[in-house]
Amino acid sequence: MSESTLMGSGGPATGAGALLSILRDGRPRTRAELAELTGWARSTLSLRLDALLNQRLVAPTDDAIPSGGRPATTFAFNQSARVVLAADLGVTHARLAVTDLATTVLAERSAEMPIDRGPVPVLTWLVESFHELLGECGRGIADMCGIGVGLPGPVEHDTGKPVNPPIMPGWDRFAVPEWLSARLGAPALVDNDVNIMALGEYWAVRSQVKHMIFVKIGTGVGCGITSGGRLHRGAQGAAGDIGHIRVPSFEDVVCRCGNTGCLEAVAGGGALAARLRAAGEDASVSRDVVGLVRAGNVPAIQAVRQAGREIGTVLASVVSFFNPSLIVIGGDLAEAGEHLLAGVREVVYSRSLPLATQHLDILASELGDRAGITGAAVMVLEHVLAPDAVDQAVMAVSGG
Amino acid sequence: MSESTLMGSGGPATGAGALLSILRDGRPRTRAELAELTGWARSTLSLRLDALLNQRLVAPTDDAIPSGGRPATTFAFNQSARVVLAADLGVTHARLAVTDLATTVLAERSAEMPIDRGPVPVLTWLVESFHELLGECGRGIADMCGIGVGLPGPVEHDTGKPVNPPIMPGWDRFAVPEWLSARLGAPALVDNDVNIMALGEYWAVRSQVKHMIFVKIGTGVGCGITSGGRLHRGAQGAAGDIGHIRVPSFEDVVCRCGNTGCLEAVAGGGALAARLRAAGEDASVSRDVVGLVRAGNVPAIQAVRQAGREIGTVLASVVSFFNPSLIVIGGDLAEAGEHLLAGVREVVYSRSLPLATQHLDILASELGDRAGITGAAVMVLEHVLAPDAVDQAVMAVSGG
DNA sequence: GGGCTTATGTCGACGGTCAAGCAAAAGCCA
DNA sequence: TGGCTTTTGCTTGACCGTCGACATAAGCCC
Repeated sequence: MSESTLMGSGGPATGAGALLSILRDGRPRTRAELAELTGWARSTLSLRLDALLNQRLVAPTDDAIPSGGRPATTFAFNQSARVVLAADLGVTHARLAVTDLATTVLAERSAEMPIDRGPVPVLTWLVESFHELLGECGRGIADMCGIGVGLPGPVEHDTGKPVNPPIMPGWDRFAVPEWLSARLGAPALVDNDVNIMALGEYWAVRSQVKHMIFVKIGTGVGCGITSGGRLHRGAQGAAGDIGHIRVPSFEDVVCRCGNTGCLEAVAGGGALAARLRAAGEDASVSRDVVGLVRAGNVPAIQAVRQAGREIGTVLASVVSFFNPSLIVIGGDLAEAGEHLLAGVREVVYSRSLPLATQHLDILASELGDRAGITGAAVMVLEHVLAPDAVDQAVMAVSGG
Repeated sequence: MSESTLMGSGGPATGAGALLSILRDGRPRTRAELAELTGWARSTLSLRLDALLNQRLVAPTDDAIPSGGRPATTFAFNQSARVVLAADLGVTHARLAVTDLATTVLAERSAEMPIDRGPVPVLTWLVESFHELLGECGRGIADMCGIGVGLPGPVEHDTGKPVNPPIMPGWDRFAVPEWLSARLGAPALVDNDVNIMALGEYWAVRSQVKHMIFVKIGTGVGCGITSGGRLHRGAQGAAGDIGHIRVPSFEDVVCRCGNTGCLEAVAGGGALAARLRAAGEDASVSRDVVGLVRAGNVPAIQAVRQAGREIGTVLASVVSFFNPSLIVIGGDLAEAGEHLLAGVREVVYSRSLPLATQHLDILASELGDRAGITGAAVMVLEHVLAPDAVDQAVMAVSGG
């Protein structure tokens, strides 16, 4: 019965979480500035600030601003108070990292790890590798506040379970978060790999952009969407599946999904490699296409640029529908330089209405192959550093 | 300086708004049930409830549940405590209404009113008509808590100003909300007409659906989008502009926007009327097409069904991208019965991936030509009955 | 009508927040 | 080095919101 008051919206509102969310931008501030920003009395502010200092989530900075009198100590978000475990699991390849609370990578690893070995072998390896990475950067498991994982297939984000994944045998409805939480002792969050890449890129531009589309062009084609600063996952978590939108004048091309004329079958990295191979070039996967382009191979360059145009056709429709202010192009094939982007821009800017394109940027991924792990970390941070969660954590220690 | 505490996140948190948002579903509840739902003590709950009773936003209901002892009085949201003024201004036609707090229409009017007469004449007429409608349903201007208006062009929702509207001469950057607020003494909110129709339809299904697309098929074609229960307006407020997406194999059809092959030029009501007229039928606007279809005119039926297919082609892409759980078809042309829907469904269900379509409904508008005024009312209610707004209103009265 | 059950209003107690005041700390400047 | 300015920490008293408990009200059932 005392619990019901704790659960209720009343309770001892610590408000430390609100304070932290102000400081999360990293800028150091004095007590006076913080009291002004929060509207609290200085005494109250000190109380809240002490709570965050106790948790080491905030730390005093060295720079004292000379003001004629006693210089005010400034306080800033302490990025290194905790660490986050982040993993981006692809079909054949895995990338994992330990990051701090501002998504800075502290230790990193990249390895071949086929997802089709099944959940238990892959996740066991993951836990082991995380322990090694923690050792590398000299942090203990006690410093770790959460785990974020991206998987190459549809994931029901609320439960973190893969649902009917086409290329992940044995993973269907496997309770990934529970499995990881039990072994690592912290909350685990799971989402689709394209979604977390979108989240990572969004993080980099969040102050300027609220509606963004991240397009991943690898073997296949998919995209992640942010609307109003939040990830749009759709009704079945299947939003962003643009790889199987039909593009005109390719009705004869058969896609692995069974339909014909899908964007992925026309402009995906796998399709490009197959087409170049048929023309006598040495290419089996999308990375090989990138290699050919970098080597100046003319058929490859032409193919990539044309792929950009086909993707641009679909994105032109998407821009009219969604009106984003930024499209980010990522994935393996995006590393083929400007050729792909040029093709995309060529079509999008000519096909959409001026109102929708006049302030639209189409850019290459800033984070490159780190977009996934960054996004996985962001996903954890949004959960762990949310005001309510911080309030609860503070209460659990002080009021316990 | 005492104001800073009022502005600050601290302040006297009345919480009456949170209580009202529970009761807004209309179901009557006892004090005990409400205390349970909010987690507050009964004494606190009575305090909050009294505040809402004073504002007449909540009223006791008659039905006392016999429980062996003293029967508990039940309380319910008082829909008729205030009224809302709602207007749906089209290019040539205007529809306005007075509604209660549950969007029930109390008085209604429909009239020819060309938008190109300019903002001052149109809005002056609007204010006058609102006063007459208020008289019709026996309510005074003091009962009115807000005004909602839909306009046939792009609107910057934050400021309520039309921006570069193609068909509203004189309205560009006109401060509609300020103009109306000054004359009617309540907050005014303005948005695009398609957005408010989407909001109206969303209101009807909000308990089951969070991601919805509302497609308006009239003279032109446009759509409104809800993501996670919130309207997605896009970066320039131009989201949903699907009328100018290019559809394949119509590259020779010229659109009024200057491009070719636009969906609107192929499947819009204006285009259908023109095509039927060229074939010797008597049709000049989209309503005439509906008339012909209802009369059993075979070319008109075929044209409408084919238009449904073309729209379906675009929606199939949109479904793959956005993964909504509901598509609602509205606008004049939607009243041509099942022919249009059949065409849309035919294409969407065959072109999109099963994961995205297995739980997708494609339905005709429930609200019909009342979608706009309902949505305008919803827009106002979301603003006026938001917890924070209710708290402020309660404080202003009780706390002087 | 009397006893029973349940609902509702009132009152004192508790705890969190604020404002003000004071002493100490920490640099600046003469 | 000593006075000045400004920040900071601490304490006190007051205020307000919330809670729990008690007393009262209101109908039901025998």
